[in-house]
Amino acid sequence: MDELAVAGHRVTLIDVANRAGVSPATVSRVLNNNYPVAASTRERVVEAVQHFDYVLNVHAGALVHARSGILGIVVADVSDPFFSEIVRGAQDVAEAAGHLTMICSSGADPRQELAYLTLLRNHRADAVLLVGAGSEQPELQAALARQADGIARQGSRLVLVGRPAPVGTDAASVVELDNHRSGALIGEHLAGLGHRRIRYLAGPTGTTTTSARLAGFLEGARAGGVLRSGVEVVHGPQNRDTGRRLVRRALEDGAVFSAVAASNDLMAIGALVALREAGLRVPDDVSVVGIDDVPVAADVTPGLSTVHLPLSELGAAAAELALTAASALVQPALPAYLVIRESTARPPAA
Amino acid sequence: MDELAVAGHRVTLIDVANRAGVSPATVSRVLNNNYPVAASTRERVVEAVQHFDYVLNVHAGALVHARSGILGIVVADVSDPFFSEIVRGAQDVAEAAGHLTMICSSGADPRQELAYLTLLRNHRADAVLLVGAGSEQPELQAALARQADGIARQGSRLVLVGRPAPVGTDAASVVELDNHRSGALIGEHLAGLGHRRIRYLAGPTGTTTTSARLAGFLEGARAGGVLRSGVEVVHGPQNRDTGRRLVRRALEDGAVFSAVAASNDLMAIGALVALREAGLRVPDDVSVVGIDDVPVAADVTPGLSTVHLPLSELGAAAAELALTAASALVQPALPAYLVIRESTARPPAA
DNA sequence: CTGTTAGCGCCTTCAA
DNA sequence: TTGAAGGCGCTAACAG
Repeated sequence: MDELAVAGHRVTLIDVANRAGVSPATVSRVLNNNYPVAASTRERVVEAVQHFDYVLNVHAGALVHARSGILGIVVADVSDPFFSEIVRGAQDVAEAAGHLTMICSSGADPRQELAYLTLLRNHRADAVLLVGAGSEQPELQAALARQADGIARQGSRLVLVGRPAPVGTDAASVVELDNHRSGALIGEHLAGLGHRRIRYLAGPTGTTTTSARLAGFLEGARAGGVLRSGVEVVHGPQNRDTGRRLVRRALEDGAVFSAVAASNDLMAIGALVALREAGLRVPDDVSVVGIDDVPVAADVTPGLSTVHLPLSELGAAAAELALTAASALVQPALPAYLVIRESTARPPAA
Repeated sequence: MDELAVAGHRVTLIDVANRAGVSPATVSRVLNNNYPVAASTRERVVEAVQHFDYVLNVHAGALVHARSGILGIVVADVSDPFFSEIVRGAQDVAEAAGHLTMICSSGADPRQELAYLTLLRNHRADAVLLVGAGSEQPELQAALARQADGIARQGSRLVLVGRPAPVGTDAASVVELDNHRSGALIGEHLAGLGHRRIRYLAGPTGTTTTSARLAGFLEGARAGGVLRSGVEVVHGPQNRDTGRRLVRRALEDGAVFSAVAASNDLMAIGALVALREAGLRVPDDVSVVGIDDVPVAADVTPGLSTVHLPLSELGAAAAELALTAASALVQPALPAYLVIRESTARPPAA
């Protein structure tokens, strides 16, 4: 018995080769199917492979090829539908290209984000997607630019998804998301309905997405006749509980507003909850609008008016770019458009 | 100039060692911080590392240690909140343990699932989590058992999350999810309210979760006085659109029922939509209940009555088990309990 | 505290 | 069509 597969011994290519009575090179050729091998030889090899239930060791191969078959994805939070939709789109493409995805959740912390980029570099990811809002702080931008260069030097590729390229490098590709226009769309929408006092629920300060959406909103609102003094901007993490808390507090403080514009759908849903808890009707008493059009937006009651963003397509486009593009590119934003459901209406007659 | 970092040349430990004027071993010790190194030496090494922006190659290390620092996770769909909550819990633990997660979406296809297990074996994942319903087909169960043995033979560990261990192996750990009881809870709840004609929206046939939840439901309902003939069971993929379609069709067919019991929340939400579209009120005309208590369940209107399952805790427990347990274990289910919101009530007086 | 020496498991010329 | 040999980049003894 040539039972090399006994407990303790790790079976390698050599074990398989010995059992099949061929050289390791031949086994490699059969397994990678990249070189002619006589049918009878191949058969013996296959038998031996099955006998040992042998699977190749990617690490050994990666050392030789300097390719790992890994697509790295860095998001703030996998369980946030904004990100999970993007991830889904990216994974479909990655899978089709024979890549496995390594997903990292940074908790929207830029330092954590940088740490994950290094980890992904350690793993020699063939490409890395960095998804969502980025910090506007110059040092952090510079650090990111450095990582981009490092990734490029490794022969790998960085793609920024929904955030602008950091200054100081041309090594990163970008797949844009039209945050400014999204903000403008909801600003115009509310202004057009006649709202003049609006509560804007912004994301964390100092991030690219927060700034772009807010700037767009203010422009859109002003174009529609809303005074700057008619917009009250409050900041916080872009989740449901924050949306709820910010609106509840506004209500407690006796703030007056006929509409809540949230910088994303989760905050808008939180706003819906807070308003309901306060006994206010949407949209009769207060209108609510979000951005993203995550799947739930259609299922809450009243259905949430929002801006549709092509999330899974965005992820797919990014993965495509990451895995195939020859050099750094900027892919313009796919179209964003307003989806009017039941949460917005004219303000109540004062 | 010792510019070894010129385009083309991949910088390695050796380059760093040369620049710092030390041996490769010393650089390794500094980088891994696992051995005493003189402060002055360390300083020179650090300088050289920064100079080259050098990052270790995990693959080389993995070859030596036979450890990769990877936790593999196989789910049906990352963008389904049931899975993404579990993933989040698992990731938190994995990160704390210094592991990166490799996430694979099988689309609920058992063959795809097996293929991913092999891929994860290729990558020498330190542990693998297989999450959610499994096939009941004997061949597939056997194939899974074989993979479990293979994984164990590699010195790695397989943890089944929310599905029973396949027969024919003792190499897999299990973190249970009380699917049977969850079904029973909603069965008893609807029966207790007085419902006698119920539409049960089951998952795909031939999967462990579908069977367990359905069996539990039938038992719970019967215990509460519902005749077997009072329950109509229909099957389909467990997503929102299927829930909507199944209920819409039932309505079109003139089926009579005062309650819809869905085998998960997404289907229940689909049911809510279909009922609303048909002009029926929930819970006045029809009650709706789900299972899982995904975050959205609280945000739809009316709030969805459901069974709370500790999803992120489940993921965390699984990762814990995967990364630390000495041998295969079975961890009993964390408690599941009914959450009564606004979607269930007594049936309308006939 | 630091250097030397073997590999880890596989792929890829180069010869035969 | 197959085998032999060197090396991918790093770490872990073992000396010194």
